[in-house]
Amino acid sequence: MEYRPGDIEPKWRKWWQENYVYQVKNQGDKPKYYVLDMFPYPSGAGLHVGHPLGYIVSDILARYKRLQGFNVLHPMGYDSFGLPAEQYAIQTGQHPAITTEQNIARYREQLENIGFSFDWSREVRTSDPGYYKWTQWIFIQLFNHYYDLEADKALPVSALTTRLAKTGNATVRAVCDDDTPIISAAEWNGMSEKEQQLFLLKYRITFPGEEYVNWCPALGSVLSNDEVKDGVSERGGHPVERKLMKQWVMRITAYANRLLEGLNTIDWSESIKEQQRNWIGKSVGASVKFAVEGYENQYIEVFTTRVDTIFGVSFMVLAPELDLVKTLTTAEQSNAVEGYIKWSAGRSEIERMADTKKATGVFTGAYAINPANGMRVPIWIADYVLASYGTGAVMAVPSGDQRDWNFAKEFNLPVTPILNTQQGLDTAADPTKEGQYINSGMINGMTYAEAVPKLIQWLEKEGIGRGKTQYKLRNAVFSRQRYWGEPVPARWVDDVPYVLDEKELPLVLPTVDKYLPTESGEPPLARAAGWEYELSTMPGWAGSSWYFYRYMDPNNESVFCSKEALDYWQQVDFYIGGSEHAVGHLLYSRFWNHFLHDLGLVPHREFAKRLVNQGMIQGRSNFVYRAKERFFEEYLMIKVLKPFLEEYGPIMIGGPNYEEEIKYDFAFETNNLVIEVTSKKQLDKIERIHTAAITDGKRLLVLHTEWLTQHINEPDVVAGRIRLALNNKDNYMTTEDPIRTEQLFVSHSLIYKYSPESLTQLHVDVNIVDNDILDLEKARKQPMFANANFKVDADGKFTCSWEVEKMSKSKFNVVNPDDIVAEYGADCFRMFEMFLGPITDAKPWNTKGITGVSGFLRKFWSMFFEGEQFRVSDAEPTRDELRVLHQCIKKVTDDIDRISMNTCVSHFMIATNDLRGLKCNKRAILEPLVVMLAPFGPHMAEELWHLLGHLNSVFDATWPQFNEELIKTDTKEYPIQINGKLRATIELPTDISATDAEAAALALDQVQKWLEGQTPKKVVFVPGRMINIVI
RNA sequence: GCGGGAGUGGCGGAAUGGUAGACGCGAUGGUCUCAAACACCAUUGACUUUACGGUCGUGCGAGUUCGAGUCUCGCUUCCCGCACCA
Repeated sequence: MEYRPGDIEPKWRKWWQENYVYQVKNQGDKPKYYVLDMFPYPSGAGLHVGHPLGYIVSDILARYKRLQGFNVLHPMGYDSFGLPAEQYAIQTGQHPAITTEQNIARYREQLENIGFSFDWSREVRTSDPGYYKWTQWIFIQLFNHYYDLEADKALPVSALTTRLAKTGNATVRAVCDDDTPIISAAEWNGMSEKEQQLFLLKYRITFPGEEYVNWCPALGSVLSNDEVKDGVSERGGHPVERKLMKQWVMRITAYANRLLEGLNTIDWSESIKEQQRNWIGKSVGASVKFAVEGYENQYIEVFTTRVDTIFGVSFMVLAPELDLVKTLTTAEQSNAVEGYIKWSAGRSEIERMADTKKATGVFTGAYAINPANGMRVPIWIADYVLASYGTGAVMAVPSGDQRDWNFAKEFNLPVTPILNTQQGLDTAADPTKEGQYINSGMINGMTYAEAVPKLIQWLEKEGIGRGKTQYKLRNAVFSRQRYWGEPVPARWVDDVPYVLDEKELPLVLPTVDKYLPTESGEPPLARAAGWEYELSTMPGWAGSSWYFYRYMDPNNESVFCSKEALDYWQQVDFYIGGSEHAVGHLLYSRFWNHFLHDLGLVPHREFAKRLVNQGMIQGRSNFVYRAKERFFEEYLMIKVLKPFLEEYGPIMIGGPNYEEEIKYDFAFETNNLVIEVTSKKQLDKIERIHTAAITDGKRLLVLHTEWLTQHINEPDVVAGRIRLALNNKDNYMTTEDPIRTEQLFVSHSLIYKYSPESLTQLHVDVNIVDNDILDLEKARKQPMFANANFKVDADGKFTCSWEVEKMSKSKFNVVNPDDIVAEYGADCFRMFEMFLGPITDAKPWNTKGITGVSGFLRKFWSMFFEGEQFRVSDAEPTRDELRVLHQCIKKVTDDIDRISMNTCVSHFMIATNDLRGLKCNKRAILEPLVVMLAPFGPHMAEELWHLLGHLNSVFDATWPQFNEELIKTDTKEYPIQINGKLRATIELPTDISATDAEAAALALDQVQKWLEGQTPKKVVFVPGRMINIVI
């Protein structure tokens, strides 16, 4: 019987749903396994073929684990707050909830179509008040906790206030703002309620703070660091400015070290871990105070990772934004300094990053004293020093640091060598740590390893410095000046923020008349009548930072996730998604998770044990070429007029370079004829040429490009028209057939004949292109090709060129999985995506090989049929048949475990080819294969499983057990190598002894030929592998 | 500049240090068909040879080993990430 996925697949999807096949309980005697996909944002564009790649992998794994006897949690939901829906709302006035709902419906439909085993009863949406109630609840917990460095975890703020009341904060070791003063108990107790609350904000894990933020005017919102790429917004590519704003901030820096250390405990892809390490940016070094000449208590504190180079300091550099700059600048320098500050503030991030080579800066007029050697060094300002990193000041060591070296050269500052191994200081800095110190006082003659501890010890003893660890990671801005996000559950009383009581949650997003900021520039929530709460909303990452717990217990109204559910599911066993979330979602989720773990609310410090990144599926764009007027001229010359040369004599050719001298496109001496090629719409031009022809006494033929387009595949017709003109006496002729075409497209296979300027390259919808050949029938239905004609090649084909680009609507290269499913079936689509290659690799979408997978499925199916009859034999399988089966069990089981899905598909193909060769239709062989195929092609497997007589789902079957004995053979074809090169093969018993094997190998003619009578130096025999004879 | 990953036929890609190129696509020849599509069979790394066979071959160059796509060192190209981070 023919395999018809179109009939089988919808049937089983319905059956699975009606029988709740994928519903999972939070209990059971089976071991648990949690497979999670990254939360999709339901965009209006729907899914393209790249999105399901990871979902297919997780679906295969989920089904496989289930067949292996696990209770598998495999949920799906939506990260449904976000910018695009709001942008759309601004344009159309439609509430984002409505468009989001529509987009979700579309996503769901597309996901269903691929046959995933999601437990939809657990679906969650971040924009649902029942969900964001708990996002808000977590926010309140963050507000109510501070990070205690002694406990090395978050503790309640109430514990802090108790301590403050008793002993002040001198003994409190906690993460807090840099400017937190030391206060006594008396001072604390003497504070007003407002003063106390403001003081506590310096400790809370989330707090409103004045921060330099990435302000994006085009989006009307701030962006977090991970949302900014190369100085522009990641979404939309709008310019971003640095701006000081009052914002809710998450004190993620408190967790910097734990987030870093935690990476060593999880099985995540190396690239993600590396990106996170990079983002956290831990530097171990020292902090050193430099006194300022002429000031009593003014110090410049710097952070350095090379404290050993302190004797090489020849100047200091401050970031221009620092307040200290104004204090230090001398009267003579104040104009220059102010000018520089103004200039550098006006520079955009992009400009700053663009010229990192050229050093700019200004001397402040002030001097600092190097504490190590008492030397007086000038203090400069320069924008190569960042205000946001460390203290915003550096000790410049031009001999060891290239940036300092560049600066020193630009401004003629001294370069002092400090190690006897430093070389080439005339041309560049040498950051070596080798050799012994010179010009370095107390550390002269020491090595790096000796000098660093010695210096730190000395600095600490003198009270001018200490060993310090610095992180690049900044606190995360949590406010967005937007509408479509979670309201922040806080209200302001007399400029002091108070979070809501748990009983007041959820704080539901109010309705507003417009989704734009108010005239006074306040966020959209200011438009809501009677809104007395915080006006900004939470960022996209709020809801997605804890969603994996909500799936465990999606409908709980009294707690974000019950303890029972958490105890049962624990953490995510397998997490898959794109690497674009490497430092956004994946770092913030880990942060929240560490916090929730500190509060004893979740069982593990890390929420996901294993993480795999799927590679991006890129688009394969197709291009067509549209003819310009120049094309028609070249075409006439090449295809039509050349053959006329002999018959009618010389032809003059016009061209863009000669337009002044030659008025006409072509001119014949014969009969005084000139030819002009132009669109019939160019009335002025035709008139001008006509007048010129009359003046010159020439006869004129005007060939309309529209007419040429119509006859482009019939050069004879065009030639006939020209011949007619050459042979008659009319003074003015035009092509005046009824014209149905306007534009001409030229097959890519032909364009090499024409100049590049004669054609325009345009994207064409890849869905009407097959193997780079344009389907002309489908094309004519598209607006782009209405009234168009196509110049086809000799085979009558119209070919397109192609390029690999990102898959996107604007490039017309989006392939909808629905189309592939409609043509080949969901099972084929799933297996084909897996067959493309290792899932971690990026690759362009190309359906070239899909027929191979499709053919495999049909072959697999046909093993169960004889003509129209389902026919499976109950006979005992042969050893050969069993060997094929068990070989396949072994390979597929191993390969799923290492997430090598492409080779799994190959193994199914091999088994199918082998079994068809053996004409096997035995139940004992085919039934286990059906079970193994089920995770990959669930619909076909379910159909065959039922045809095999089962009434339950194939997913309640058991994964077949591999039996080593059954793949053993009696003999083995051994390769015989001479000096490591294959020279012969020999069939030998599997259990042969080394001596016998060697003897048999040496006896071979081919071996004797190579030996030429010599005795081999050595014979290597690897049982079951090979024999190597060394001569 | 720093960090991570990768270079294998015409293409996608396989290969616990042990027969390189599995599987699939494409291509060529054939069977079936009025024909096409589908299906099926055979061949398919390069060079060489009538043939048996031989030589070369996993980016380049060395090394370790009986044996290297795989391990080590150096170079090179490409992709990704980070980047005045002191």
